[in-house]
Amino acid sequence: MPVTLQDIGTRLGVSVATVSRALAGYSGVAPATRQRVLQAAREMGYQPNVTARRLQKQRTDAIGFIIPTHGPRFSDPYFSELLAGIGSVAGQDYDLLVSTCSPDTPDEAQAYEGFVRGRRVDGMLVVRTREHDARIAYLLERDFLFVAFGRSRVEGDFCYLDVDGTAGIREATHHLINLGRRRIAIILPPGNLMFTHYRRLGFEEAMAEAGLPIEQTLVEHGDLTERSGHEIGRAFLTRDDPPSAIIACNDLMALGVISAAQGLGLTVGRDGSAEPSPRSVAVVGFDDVSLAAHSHPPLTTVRQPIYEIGQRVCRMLIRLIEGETLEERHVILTPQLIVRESCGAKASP
Amino acid sequence: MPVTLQDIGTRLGVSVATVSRALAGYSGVAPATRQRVLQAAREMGYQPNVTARRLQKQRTDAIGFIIPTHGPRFSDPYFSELLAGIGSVAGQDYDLLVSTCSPDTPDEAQAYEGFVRGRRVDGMLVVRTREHDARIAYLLERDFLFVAFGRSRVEGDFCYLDVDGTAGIREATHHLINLGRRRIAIILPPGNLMFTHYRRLGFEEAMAEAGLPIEQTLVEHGDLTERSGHEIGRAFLTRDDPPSAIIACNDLMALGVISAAQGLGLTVGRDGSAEPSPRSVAVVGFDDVSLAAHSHPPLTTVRQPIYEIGQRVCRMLIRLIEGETLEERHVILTPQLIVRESCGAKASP
DNA sequence: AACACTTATGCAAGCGGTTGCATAGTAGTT
DNA sequence: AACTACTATGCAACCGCTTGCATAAGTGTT
Repeated sequence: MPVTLQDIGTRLGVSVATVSRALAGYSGVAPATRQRVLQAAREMGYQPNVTARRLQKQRTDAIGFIIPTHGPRFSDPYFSELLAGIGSVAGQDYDLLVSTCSPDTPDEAQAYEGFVRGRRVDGMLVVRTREHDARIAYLLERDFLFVAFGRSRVEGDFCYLDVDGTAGIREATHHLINLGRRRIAIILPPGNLMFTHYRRLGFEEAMAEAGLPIEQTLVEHGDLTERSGHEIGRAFLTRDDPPSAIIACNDLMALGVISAAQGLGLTVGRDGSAEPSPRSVAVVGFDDVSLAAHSHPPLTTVRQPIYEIGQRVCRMLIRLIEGETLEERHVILTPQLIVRESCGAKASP
Repeated sequence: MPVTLQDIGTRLGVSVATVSRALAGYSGVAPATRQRVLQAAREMGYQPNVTARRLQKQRTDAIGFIIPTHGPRFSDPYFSELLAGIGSVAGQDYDLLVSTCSPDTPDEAQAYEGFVRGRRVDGMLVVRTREHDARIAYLLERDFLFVAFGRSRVEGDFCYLDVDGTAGIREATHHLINLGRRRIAIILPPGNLMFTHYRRLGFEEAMAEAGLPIEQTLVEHGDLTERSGHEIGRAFLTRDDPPSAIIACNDLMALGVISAAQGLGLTVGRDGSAEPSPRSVAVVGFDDVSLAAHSHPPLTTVRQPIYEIGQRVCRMLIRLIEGETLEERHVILTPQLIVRESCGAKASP
């Protein structure tokens, strides 16, 4: 049986109220009494009952995080890193309530309802935002605290942090163009995701600036898995007029493209020749998950600091929960192009 | 302001008790009353306050899951898949409380204490068990419900599910030997992990059966990251007497080995020649994360059904929480060797 | 010495449910 | 018609903690 305030009070001959106050560090408690309470609590191994405290305080000190997963075999290193970042900030002070759901399903709506209406959490973290995001609309309507990783077209103001995907892809595209690649294909994320829009924009801008046409048959949507990257990459590369470079909007798909290219006997990055040869293809990813640095060839990618993003988003939410006002309600981070070898900038050693 | 039982009671002119009973589906409520209550609850959008219920019922309907992570940049697809499996079973009925911690640290001990002593959860899921596992010892001592994925040497009986790593690695080793590989290196997980022991055993058994000596310099411990696989693989392959095959105890490390080998200009799997050539190396992994099928060459690996394991472990724990007795308190699953190309069994297409 | 003022503590309500027990009302039995 | 048995409902305690208000004791002032 766990120790309660009552137990401590009985043993010391004081009321629960005093024990509670002593433990909470209130001022109106005699130093001597406080010492005795602290001592007894330690000896008896007192641990507050969070449930009781929550009921009283009308706060859960918990954060909800519903991970959007497509299909059962979900294994995205991206989310584990994000989760680790979030967890590191939530720490001992906040519980992290995690759930997994297919995006845009009744299940998902229900999961959000459960968290919000059941008052299981004080605030939510929303990731992988969509153009018309029912989750955001719902939270906004319910006036429930949340912070999003990503923007949305949903009406209304909310706190978010996002990475400037437009700038990231623009830079990546520029880089490929500078390396002499002209026929550039892109594998976009699913069309309803908000970051798809921004990344497409970056691609279009860079191509336009270079005066290069965009061939619509070289623009495809994948589902962010390596399988999808593999399939689409293979389809691109087995055309009569294959692209000389492929941009994949996340690393997993980029890795799939690389393996497809290699499976076809192509060199990824630079082969022996000084100029881009038809037997080689440049590949660029997005994210910089830790696999990227250790693939063969190492993946050139647009780095977004996922772990730090998890931390920041969580920190923003906690601020909100604690009633502080955020100096920055909208944060845009500029991602950084990490040049490795898959783009052909450096020769493989 | 959320709707409470009181609100419904007031509106209908009945007591909270009746409302509570009607909603709970008790027998002692007049059908007409029940209907009115149900109706009102629906209209008013009643949602029970889980915290209040928890306090009363002395149950949290929550499950704790503390993910052991080494270092900040943690990004293991393995855990996301496990998490998805767990989440799919926990579903709407149980909250899933997730935390991340470095293994074998005071932090970790504190995290477990927080969950157990603060009665935040009804039971815990313990993964990546260690030979002398302080977590298990603690939970056992505290008599707290838990299910482990993996065995341990800790004194005392507990529920677990494990994959027979010995059989898995034995089969993988056999397979390599049958393919004519004799100098086989192995990259083991950290020494304190329980599954390291079993996998080493499988390796030793298979080598002994084939009458092959184990060279201690070809046995190394990695930390389960691709980086570690890359480094150790490279070290193996740049020796004067490199191994002709490398077994990595998880896919991430195997992927690292592949990229190291390719970086050195070696062929992974079978090259043109009929016999294993000195310019090729066979690589085998363990897990079968979804990346494995799409690497180049596709990774031969020992498959453990991670998603299903998550589901089963979670289902076991829920049984325990609901007071049912488990017919099987110790489950051992036999993993399956998935032969692809990295072992050289098939030629790359 | 009587007063006001501070300090330390206790009482009790309340957070939103659940549930044992009491009771009023109804139906069934003889 | 009187008694029993059952049904439907309410009362109130309780889960463990927090906190406003009251009170008792202690301190200082004139």
